[in-house]
Amino acid sequence: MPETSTQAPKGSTSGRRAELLRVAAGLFAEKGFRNTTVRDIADAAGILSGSLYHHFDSKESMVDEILSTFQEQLFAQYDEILASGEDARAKLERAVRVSFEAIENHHDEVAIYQNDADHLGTFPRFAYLADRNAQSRQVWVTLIEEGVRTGVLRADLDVTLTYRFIRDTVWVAVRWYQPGRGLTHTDIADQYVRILLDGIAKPGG
Amino acid sequence: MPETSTQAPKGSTSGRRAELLRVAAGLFAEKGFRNTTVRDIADAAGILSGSLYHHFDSKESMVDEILSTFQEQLFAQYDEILASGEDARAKLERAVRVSFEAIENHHDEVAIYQNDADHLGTFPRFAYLADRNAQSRQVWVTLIEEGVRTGVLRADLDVTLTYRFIRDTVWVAVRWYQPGRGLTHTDIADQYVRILLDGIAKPGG
DNA sequence: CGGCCTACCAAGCATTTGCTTGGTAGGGTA
DNA sequence: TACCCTACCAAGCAAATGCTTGGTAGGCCG
Repeated sequence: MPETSTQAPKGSTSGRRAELLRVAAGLFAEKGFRNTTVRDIADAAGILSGSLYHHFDSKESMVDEILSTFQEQLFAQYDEILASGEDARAKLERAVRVSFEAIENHHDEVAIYQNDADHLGTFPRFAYLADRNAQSRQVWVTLIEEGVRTGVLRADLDVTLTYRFIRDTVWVAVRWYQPGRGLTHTDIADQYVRILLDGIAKPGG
Repeated sequence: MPETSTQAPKGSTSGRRAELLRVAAGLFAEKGFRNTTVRDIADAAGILSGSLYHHFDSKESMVDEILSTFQEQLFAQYDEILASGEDARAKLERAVRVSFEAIENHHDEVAIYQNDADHLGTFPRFAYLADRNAQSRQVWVTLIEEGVRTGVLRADLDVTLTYRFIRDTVWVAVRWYQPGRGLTHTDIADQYVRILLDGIAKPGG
């Protein structure tokens, strides 16, 4: 039956579709996008690999949907912080906390982004990943510069370098943090903010 | 001619062999181990894929040699630091600097380790990766605990968490640092040590 | 000159991979 | 009852992948 019906509703909860996406996200996060086969996904879902193509038209479509949905939510939160009237230090702290929350609530998506965004970004279809990356840089740099300007951050900071440190050090936690085990994401965010702002050295030590 | 001659000298500079390893390391670092094919390596070296098997008996052998050689050098340096008579703060600083030097001088090896060690570690052949990982943890935890004990570091630090932060934040720089472009690794190490020890907040800000 | 070694080629094999094709079973709806 | 929709199966294809096999060209050494 060629050329007849299109995909299932892209919108949201086709139920089954959403579950297949969750299964795929778990595998992508664990083994990487390219090292996860459509048969892996199908096996985990209890169907045959060909049956996946009733719901999605390619493996790429699956990551695409997973990543773009996640990014939308995340950046909505960043935008909200930027628009708030708080001071730079409070905004920076909130941005850090929002990121750790994302690691808690969207672990797989963050892991996929950290591991595969570079590679996926080379395809036209995923050009938005580079855009989002630039947007994220803009958020952090804006906050750091505001902090320096208003005197809550050191004046001798290399802004770009500081941005990279914060970005990497926050997101890389997805490698070892497992929701529900050990410290909560709020505990970790607390400690991280403390170290980032005041360092690990004993004052006057 | 089955069962006749073995591999080329595993020792060191067979010249050609060493160059093939460098080529392979570059590709592994750039695209990941599993996403680099033996044909990719052969193409980059200007030979046919089958010819690689004159020098190495498998793709795995190549990463194995690349990683184990690198790890040996790195941990020799850590051991030297631990054995030195300096105080905890100086030792911590030196450990950080040694790591950034490794990113400078062994960029590909560090990248491969960061990206593929988890996956490779699941094979018995690469069990030493887990050992080295534990050893590394021991180095950092020892230094941090000594720092807390001797009063140069805050007493309220979560040692394990601090270890993870330092480990991740140092090594993740391999993702964006390119030797010979922008800041030198010493500059970066300087800034990093400063942020790590004293934070980014303006004292009394 | 004869034997051996290093470094490679040419061809191909078995397996894995993403995806396609034609079909079926069950449920809802008119 | 007739029709359609969702969700799947069964079978397989073309390409890519790691690795094997038998062979060749050139250099060195006695």
